[in-house]
Amino acid sequence: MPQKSLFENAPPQWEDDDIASRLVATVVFATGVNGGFDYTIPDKLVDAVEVGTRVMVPLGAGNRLVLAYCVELSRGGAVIRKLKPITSVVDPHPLLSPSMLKLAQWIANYYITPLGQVLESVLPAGVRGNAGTRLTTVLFITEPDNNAANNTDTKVTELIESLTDKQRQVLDALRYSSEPLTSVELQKTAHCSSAPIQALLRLGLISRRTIRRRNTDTADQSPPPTLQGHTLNHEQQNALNKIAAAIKSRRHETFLLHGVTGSGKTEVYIRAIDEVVHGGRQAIVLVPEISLTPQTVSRFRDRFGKVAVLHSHLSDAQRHHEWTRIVSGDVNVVVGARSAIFAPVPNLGLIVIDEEHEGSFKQETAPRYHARTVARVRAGDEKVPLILGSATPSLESWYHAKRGKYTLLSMPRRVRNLVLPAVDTIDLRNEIGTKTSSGAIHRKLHEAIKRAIDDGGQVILLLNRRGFNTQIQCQSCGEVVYCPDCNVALTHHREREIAVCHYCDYQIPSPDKCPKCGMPGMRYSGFGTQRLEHEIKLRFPDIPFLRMDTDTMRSPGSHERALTAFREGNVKILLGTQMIAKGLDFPNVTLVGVINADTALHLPDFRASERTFHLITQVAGRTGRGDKGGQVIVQTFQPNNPAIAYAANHDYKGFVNEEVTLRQTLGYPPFSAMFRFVIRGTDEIKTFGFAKQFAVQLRNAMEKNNKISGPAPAPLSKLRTFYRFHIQLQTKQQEQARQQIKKIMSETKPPNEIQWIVDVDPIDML
DNA sequence: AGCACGCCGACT
DNA sequence: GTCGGCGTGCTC
Repeated sequence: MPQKSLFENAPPQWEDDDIASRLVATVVFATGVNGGFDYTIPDKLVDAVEVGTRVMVPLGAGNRLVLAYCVELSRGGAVIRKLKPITSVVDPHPLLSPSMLKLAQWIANYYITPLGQVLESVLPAGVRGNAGTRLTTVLFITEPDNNAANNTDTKVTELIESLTDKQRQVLDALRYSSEPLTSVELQKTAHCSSAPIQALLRLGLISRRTIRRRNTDTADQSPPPTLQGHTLNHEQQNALNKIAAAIKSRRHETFLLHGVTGSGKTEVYIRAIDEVVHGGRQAIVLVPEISLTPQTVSRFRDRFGKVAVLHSHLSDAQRHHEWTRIVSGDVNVVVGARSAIFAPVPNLGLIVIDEEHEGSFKQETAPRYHARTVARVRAGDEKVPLILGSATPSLESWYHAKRGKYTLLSMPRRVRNLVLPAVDTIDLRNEIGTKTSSGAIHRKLHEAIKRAIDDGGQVILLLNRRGFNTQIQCQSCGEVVYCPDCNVALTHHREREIAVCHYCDYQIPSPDKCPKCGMPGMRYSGFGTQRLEHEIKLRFPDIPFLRMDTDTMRSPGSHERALTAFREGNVKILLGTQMIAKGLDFPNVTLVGVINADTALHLPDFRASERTFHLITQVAGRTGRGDKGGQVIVQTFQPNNPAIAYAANHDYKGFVNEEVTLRQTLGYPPFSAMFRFVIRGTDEIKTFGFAKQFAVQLRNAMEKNNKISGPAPAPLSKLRTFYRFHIQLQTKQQEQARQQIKKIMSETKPPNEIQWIVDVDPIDML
């Protein structure tokens, strides 16, 4: 039986001629439909359609116009099906270079995400929407028509001679303007009304054209470089030499720069970037979002002048502008958070990832990429070195360095021969039920704070929990006040007397009687930063202090103002969550106190121990950066826990060696690749049912030597009204597993109201 | 995502 | 008999 045409009701715009000889564009859609679709390119669009441009194409029976990315061009030689033609081209120039497209395709495969969705992440929204620009009609001098009769020149000359003075003035103004001018701008420049312009337009000497221009001309604040570098010590110089050799020979090599806190890693980055910039190429520097402070930026701007900064607080228009500057090659260095790995520098020479162990380099929405992983692929493709820097490298990176996959560069000493601070632990177990245990600050810590301030120093106190009390419980019936939408206890915030869910922001007035049994006498327990602040006020009434957490740092610029106040010494005690633990460099800090080192230690996450070690080591590194030396006091219920004990001894290697053994025994990364599936829905039973069914499919499809656990309720078993179940897959054959997963996921569709995600190399396990 | 096709219940 | 409910599947 002859196949009926798929498109009987073909619209008139269809191309009926021999499609076999036509150019065919493969496109992907940003939303909805997945997979590549082929379209023919009409003759009049052949020049306009390029790989990396966006196009409008008819889709489906109704031929509704849909935006799509052109990702491939080919001759339609073997095409049997009838193809629809592209309707129009959206971008005058490709938004994606071939290398960036290739990178996006790699991400789409590796992270099991539709290419269209990856592209929406690679290209900022402001760029896709041309934010901060508008179409304007501008005037320009009509080009002489070469094809016209040869008497044109004479005609034009005659015409010009016949012009009035005012008209000639206008023509000159336009001729000598470096930019195209609108009618209004030209009137201003030539000091005239619109009349002479109209006349010139009528005569055909000038014409109109529509172009896209920036709305406002904010001048770029790129002062010339001012600062010169410090001299490098032996270890810094040694590290730089190895990196510089790779830069010069234009080969890829991943360096793990393991330098203790205060060892001068940034100076090594800067010297390496210097090498790149002198060779006329550009560098990308990734830092965690919270480290992207004006200080960090100025460190690079002072040395390299033309620096683009990409962070989450830019407006679409600003981001678009930065992106345009980067594409033009006018920027030497791009400094930014995670997504800056997609910075479209024309001639990449180096990628640096500072604090490479930080979890924030992993994106927690699709595409769930890790910037470090993407950076390795990009650096490999573009044959440039990658520097991963940290005082506490991730276990994965350390392992790869030990196995020779990365080059390990060690900087075990601080600059200026400063010593690492002494760390004392206070065993809180001995204090339970005694008078001294009331409050968050132990007597010994109290005394150390007093001493530090008496000696003219400053203090940093870390408590990695927001709010006043972390639990509200009925003393009669034992009921704990929970969020109705999430399986999480509410935190009491004292300023506004509210109980808040830290996951969905649900709020109720803090109860004084039990919402369940109605009895009065609610017990508020567990310390947060607000409670710590309150205690500081009582213990040190005359000492200026400052609290930094996401509650106090809401308004723009508050972060900066707070750090400036601390730097200038107006504030003696800085207390807060992990945002005060990382990267700060204040020489006058002589004491760091960790109020409760155990907060993250017992989370059901195989990286809990590693994170605790990182946090303590990092915050300890905030002191002893000046001539006065420094001291660290860590309060803990588990002084013998390896994460705490090794951190107290500044023994990174001791910790990782023990942790590596543990991971190997349990078959966790880096000894296996992990895939995590989260299935969520509002109906607990149905969601669990589907999760079970999916797990069966996975088990059937996978080789027996892969470990599949679950489904089990996720640690956050309910979040924003959704019940959540997860399945974990650990495998030694990552690529094979990936292809199986793709197959199953494309053949299975979760029921309505149930959503699922796959997280490749997950970081967040909650 | 949107749109058509399709297979079961209550209406002129 | 048909109008329309929204489950299923396809869109180059």
